[in-house]
Amino acid sequence: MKTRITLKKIANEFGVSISTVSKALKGSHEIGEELRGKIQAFANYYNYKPNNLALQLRSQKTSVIGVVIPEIVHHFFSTVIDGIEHYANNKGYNVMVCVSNESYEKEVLNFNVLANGSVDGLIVSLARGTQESRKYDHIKGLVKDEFPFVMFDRVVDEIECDKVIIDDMGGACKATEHLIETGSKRIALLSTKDFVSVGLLRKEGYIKALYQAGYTVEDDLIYKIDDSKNLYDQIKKVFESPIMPDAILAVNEVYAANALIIAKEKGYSVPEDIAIIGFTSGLISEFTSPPLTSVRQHGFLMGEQAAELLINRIEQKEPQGFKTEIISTSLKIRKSTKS
Amino acid sequence: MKTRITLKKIANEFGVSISTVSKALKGSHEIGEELRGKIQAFANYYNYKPNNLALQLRSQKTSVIGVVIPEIVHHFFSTVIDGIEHYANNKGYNVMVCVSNESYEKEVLNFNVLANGSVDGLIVSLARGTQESRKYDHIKGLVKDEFPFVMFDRVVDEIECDKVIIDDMGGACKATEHLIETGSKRIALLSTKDFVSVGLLRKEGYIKALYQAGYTVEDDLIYKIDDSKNLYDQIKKVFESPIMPDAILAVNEVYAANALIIAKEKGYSVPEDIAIIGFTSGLISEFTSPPLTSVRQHGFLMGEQAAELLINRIEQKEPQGFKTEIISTSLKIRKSTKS
DNA sequence: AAGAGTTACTCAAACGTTTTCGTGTTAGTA
DNA sequence: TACTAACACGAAAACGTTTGAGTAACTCTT
Repeated sequence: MKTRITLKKIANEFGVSISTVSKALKGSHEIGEELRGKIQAFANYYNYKPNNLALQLRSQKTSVIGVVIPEIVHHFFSTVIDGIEHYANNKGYNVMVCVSNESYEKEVLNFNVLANGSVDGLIVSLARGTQESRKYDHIKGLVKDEFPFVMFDRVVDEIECDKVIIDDMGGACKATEHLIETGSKRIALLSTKDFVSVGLLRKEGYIKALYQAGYTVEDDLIYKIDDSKNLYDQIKKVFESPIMPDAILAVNEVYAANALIIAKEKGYSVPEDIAIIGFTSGLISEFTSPPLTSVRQHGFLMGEQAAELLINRIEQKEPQGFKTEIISTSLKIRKSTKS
Repeated sequence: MKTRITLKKIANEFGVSISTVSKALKGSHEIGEELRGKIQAFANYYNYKPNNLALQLRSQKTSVIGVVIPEIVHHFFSTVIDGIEHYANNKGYNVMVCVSNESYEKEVLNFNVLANGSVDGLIVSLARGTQESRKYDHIKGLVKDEFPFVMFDRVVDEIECDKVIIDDMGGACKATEHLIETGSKRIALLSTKDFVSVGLLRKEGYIKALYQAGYTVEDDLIYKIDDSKNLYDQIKKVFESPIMPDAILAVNEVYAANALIIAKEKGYSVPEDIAIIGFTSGLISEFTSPPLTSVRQHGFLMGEQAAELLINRIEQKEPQGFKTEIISTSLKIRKSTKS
């Protein structure tokens, strides 16, 4: 690659000092009109653009915000990024995305790369590996130094920082209530392992709704799916229990869609024999047959809120207290539940 | 935010020079054992990490690669990013993602931010707005300066650089052939406006297969969908033509899934009355009913290849010629086509 | 004609590193 | 004793930029 043109080279070309060139390019009246014009024309011809690294080093500001997420091929997370991008760009920031791949080690690595001058702040959703191991020192170090830091979706109580969360409990509760209202008596829950914070919260919402309706919570009806194993086989077990459930609440779209497929394979009709609701942020639910009633998560809004919190934190003059924003869900009723 | 500790501060603390501290932290034997140990302990205690911007400015290398894509909430593009991330991380690079939102102006803006020292190279898929306007000066400038630059998927012939493309023509051709082999006589094509390069290529593949089979190409069977308008209404027209087609090839997953929904609404059975194939990289096709036969695009591989080309270009000693890698598709046969 | 003001520049520090070269002190050798 | 080598550290340049302070050479005023 040809080396880019710098102030120094232009200065040499004209036999003037670097500061003269800098000022000339900024249109300063300190520099004579003739020279100023010549320098500008020259710089323009050679397509001069100030080097970002130098600017950032000098100003101690990168105008970049870092995002660390567990996965990127995931409708919810990519929607959140979109929201972050949207808000950040409007405020003059760029976004640097890193993927932890659900691994604690990779997450720590990403932190080290990003939080050493490369970005002005960090927006993070925890890797499964991190939640599982409960090792948060890499985060606590940043928070202690008051590094601008926002967590979203997969957060953890013991870290004090700005947070944005989905109202997982409320969403699951509303969904469960809807199933109860439409006549379901035995509602199965397709959840994740308990260390995934959102899985746990959704389970609590499910339980809350059952309690409020006077239903008993049966552990047999709660299935903890392991994402690293075959989904189909695990979900099939729901349909092999001695007393079949008449409804399923799934904590994500793919679980719900799989449940729907299996139900139909087994000859059950949806929603008559079994109703299904999934949490979702993607498109799958719209195109299944019947389309799935689902708890919508509004990832874009979440991303915007996270970016807003972070940029406020970055640009704050006075220290401010930490906020937790809660994004409420909405229940999109389609055809996989009775009316 | 508390200011991070620097070499200078440590140097002051010990009353030594900055270079001494730098050497001590690197474990140099130039520095006496005792002092070296003390400095290391001190730095460690205050969690010293060298400032990336300073390192990058000095070494003239960022180890970051920039990616500019039209959308991020898009299964194909996020899969490509995943592939880029994967390869780049293995080679010690990080990834900075920017979204052009299909807009030419935003794309140019992203280029200006990224290609001024912030990244060592750029991987780009063109915005629709850019393809439509045919304004490529922002790219040509970079290429002229031999800035490491790779295009993928939405490329353009007149720019000479490394490229990675899907075998769109081959994929569409294979899909069309499959429809012909399974008895379809009137095959409709759901394509995009012609300025989208991949839409055009897929149309050519479709036409090629028809020619080879001795079919005539009927313009009435080619529908150019406008993404900015209502998809459902546009696709419905396919089913309102005087002579109904008996098969549909859609250039993406969402068109195909919509076609399937509409076909069923109109009382046609799939694949008996009408067979459907879509291009895809997402999950929708798996969960429709019947699941959609589709042309798989292998975005992850594409991302890996793009990253490989770029990093080779960045690290090249001798100038090399430009390469174009072609990622072949595979036809995943499901239930929306006859056997 | 001397002081003040303007014009058109240059200097140098600062951001945080790394690294080459230089230098003063001490110890060892002939 | 005088020369050399080893040791332990410092000085300064370099990456590219911005910016406040400094300085010549003018011009104007009275």
